[in-house]
Amino acid sequence: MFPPAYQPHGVKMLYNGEPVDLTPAQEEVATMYAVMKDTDYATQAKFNSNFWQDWKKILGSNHVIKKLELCDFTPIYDWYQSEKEKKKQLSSAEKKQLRDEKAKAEEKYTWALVDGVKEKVGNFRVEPPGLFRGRGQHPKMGKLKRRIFPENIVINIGKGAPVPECPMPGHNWKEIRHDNTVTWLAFWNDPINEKEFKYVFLHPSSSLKAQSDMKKYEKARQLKDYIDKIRKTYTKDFGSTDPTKRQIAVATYLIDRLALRAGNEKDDDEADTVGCCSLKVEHVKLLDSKKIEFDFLGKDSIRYLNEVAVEEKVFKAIGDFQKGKKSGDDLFDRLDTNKLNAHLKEFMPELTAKVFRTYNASITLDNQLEHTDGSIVPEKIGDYQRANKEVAVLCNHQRTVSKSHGAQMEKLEGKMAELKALREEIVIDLERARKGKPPRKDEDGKTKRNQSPEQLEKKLEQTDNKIQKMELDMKVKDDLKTVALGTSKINYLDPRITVAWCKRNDVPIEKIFTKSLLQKFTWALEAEPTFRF
DNA sequence: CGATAATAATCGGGTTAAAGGAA
DNA sequence: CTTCCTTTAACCCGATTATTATC
Repeated sequence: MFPPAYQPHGVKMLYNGEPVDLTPAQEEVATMYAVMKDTDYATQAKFNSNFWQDWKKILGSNHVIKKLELCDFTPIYDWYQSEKEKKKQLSSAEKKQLRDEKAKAEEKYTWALVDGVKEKVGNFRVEPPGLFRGRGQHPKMGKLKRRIFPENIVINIGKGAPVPECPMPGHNWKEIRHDNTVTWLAFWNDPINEKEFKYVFLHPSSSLKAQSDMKKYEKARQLKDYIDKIRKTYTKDFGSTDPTKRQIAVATYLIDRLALRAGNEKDDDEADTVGCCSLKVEHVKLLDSKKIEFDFLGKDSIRYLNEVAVEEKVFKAIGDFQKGKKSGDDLFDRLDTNKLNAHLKEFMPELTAKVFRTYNASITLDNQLEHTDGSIVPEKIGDYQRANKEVAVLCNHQRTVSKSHGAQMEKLEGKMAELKALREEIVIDLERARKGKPPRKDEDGKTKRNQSPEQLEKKLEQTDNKIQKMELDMKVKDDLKTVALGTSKINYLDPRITVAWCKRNDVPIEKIFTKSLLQKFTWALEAEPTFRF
């Protein structure tokens, strides 16, 4: 339940060139600062104000080190780098031994007895202290994330069950609760935003999580029976004279067609991102010929950039929503997620905006998988990945392009050029062989092997196949460079679709689901080959 | 040429931030 | 509305696998 207690490293930072004594708390904070110095925190102005403010709070009024900003952290930074280097130098056997020892010591924290069943705990470690980064331009970037102590932690455990021993001598848990209406095992206040909480939950493989996961997909499947009515209704209301109704119609349309998130209101101390209901006027641009461009930052400050051809009435409605408003104003000024979800519940019990994402993701996969034309397993896996990609693009699941992507593509281009040059050689050789001319000399001046036209034709075909395959591979690689397939697989795609497809196509399920996904989806593994979402 | 070592690229799963939504 | 809880998300980093270099 705890990160290893702080170990002083005995390295001092310098002030005016002189070593300064530090208390353990100061040393911990100084280390954080030093190790983060060369990250992108350093380039962000917010970092400094947040960090020094926090540190002064920790030191209190009687701290001895003045003008901390002027201290030299280089010795601590160097110490940290050398520690990292030392760790790297360990042999793999030594690394494994360290890993195993750690796992053994933590074993007892990794399980919970739930209704008599031993279940894996998901995140049993308390988040260690550090510097908060946040995603995108976060107002709290660089803030000190203080160490969590037992006094900060509330434990939730069955009445009469033995309370876990507090692993820090001299400390005690904040509170012991017995609440069987919630799923968390422990929580503490988020040190970055004390109004928020961090929880310890069960592992995704636990039956509790599996049950709610299955429920989620069953609810999304239920939407099939209501979607026609919902679509008919919002299409009708695109032109409604009731402005609220009209906004609800267009918002529902966007959530359904573009898989936008609901878009709850956000506080000023959070990153400035939006979803459907919180879209601002400037995020949507009317283009020519009934096309609309969306350009905004969504969850995790991931950019959503999409040019969509929409129905004329939607085009007109969005233009009307923008009329008389300025940049920064809400596009849907009569709407919030509460109202929208309340409206959705009129169609189907428990229907909320996020169900559309699950529904559309899963049904897209199911439909796309109909185009499975590969004949061997690797080709079929390619077909699956293409289907998976459609979903990832729909949901805008992105990843950062790997640093080496450009170099990798160049390398492939080089290989491709070689292959094409080889092909040209073969073509010439083939011409000569057909005319009965003797083989030419290669670049070393040696005479090439004499080959029959048939042999050369075969070689040409093989080379053409190689070129074709490589072209396809390169295209796939480039297409997928910003697309994350994993997120939808874990969160949006009903695993029964995949299981059924594997069974129908004789693809081993292990080729699609990793070990941990198989554990998470055990409830779905018995799906019939005929299962359709 | 094949075997082995070195390096590159990908994979897998843990971590924790940031959403949605019920009460 | 806020508080509390649960799901969803990208990223990090070590392990594994693929590729290339070297013997």
